[in-house]
Amino acid sequence: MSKASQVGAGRRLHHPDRDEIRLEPVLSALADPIRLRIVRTLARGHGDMSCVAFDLPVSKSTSTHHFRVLREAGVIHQYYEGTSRMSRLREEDLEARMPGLLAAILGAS
Amino acid sequence: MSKASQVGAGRRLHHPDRDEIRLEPVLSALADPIRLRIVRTLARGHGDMSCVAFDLPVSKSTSTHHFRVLREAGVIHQYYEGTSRMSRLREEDLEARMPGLLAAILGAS
DNA sequence: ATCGTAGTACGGCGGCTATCGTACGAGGGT
DNA sequence: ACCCTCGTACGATAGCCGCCGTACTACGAT
Repeated sequence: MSKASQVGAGRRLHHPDRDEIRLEPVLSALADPIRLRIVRTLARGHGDMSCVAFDLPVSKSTSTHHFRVLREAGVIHQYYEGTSRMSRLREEDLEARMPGLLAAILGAS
Repeated sequence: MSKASQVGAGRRLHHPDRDEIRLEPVLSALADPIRLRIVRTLARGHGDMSCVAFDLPVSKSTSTHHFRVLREAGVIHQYYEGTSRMSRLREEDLEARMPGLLAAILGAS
C-alpha cells in the first residue's frame, strides 16, 4: 500500500454525510461556550485552521473532545496535515441542511 | 389587594427581559428533543396553547421542568388562565436578539 | 535513531440534567 | 362544601458531559 497517499491515515476521522447531519446534535454542539468559540473563530478567519491556533482555555484532551463533538455533529471537517489536525467549517453542508442557521448563530450577540 | 386582578398569581413566573436573552441558553434549551417538539408545536398552531395540548411522552413533573427551561431561556412566555398554564413563543424577542434563528430551526429537517 | 510537537485513548471525577413519584396548592364545577 | 383537574415543589436516581492527567501514537526535524 502506498503510504505516500495516506498521510495521517493512522487515525480515521468519522464525518457524517451531509444527509446525516441532524438538527439536534448540531444545536447541542453549538450550545457549549468553548465549541461556540471554536466555530466563531473558524468563521472569522474563514479558511482552514490548525487546532493550536485557537488557544482554548482547556487541556489538550478536553480540546480533542470538543473538536470531536463538532466533527461528529457535522459542524466541522477535519483532516491531518503533518502533525497538525486542520479544521474547516462545513458551511455548505450546514446551509443545505439547515438554511440560515449558521448565519443566525454567528450573527447573534 | 384586589384579588380579581391577580388570577393565578399564586406563583410568580420569571421571564428574562429581552436584553437578557442569551444565545447559549437558547441553544441549550432547543437542543432537547422534547423542548424542540414543544417549540415546533407552538409555532405550528401559532397562538397560545395550554400545556395539556402537547401530549408529551413524559410525566407531569418532567413536563413542568421542560417548560421552565424554555421560559427561563426566554424562548416562551407563560401565564396562568384558570387552572391552565398558557404558553406562547416569544417570536419578536427572539427575532430581535437572534435574527433568523427561530426561522432556521423551525425550517430545518 | 532520537527527540520534540501535535494530537488521541483511556480512565476517573464532579456536576449538571432528564426523569420519576409523591405530596401539595390553586381554580372551577357540581 | 366537596372533589376533580392542572400544575408546582421537592427529593431521589441514573446517565451524560465537561474536565483533567497520564500514557501512548504519528509525524517531522535534527
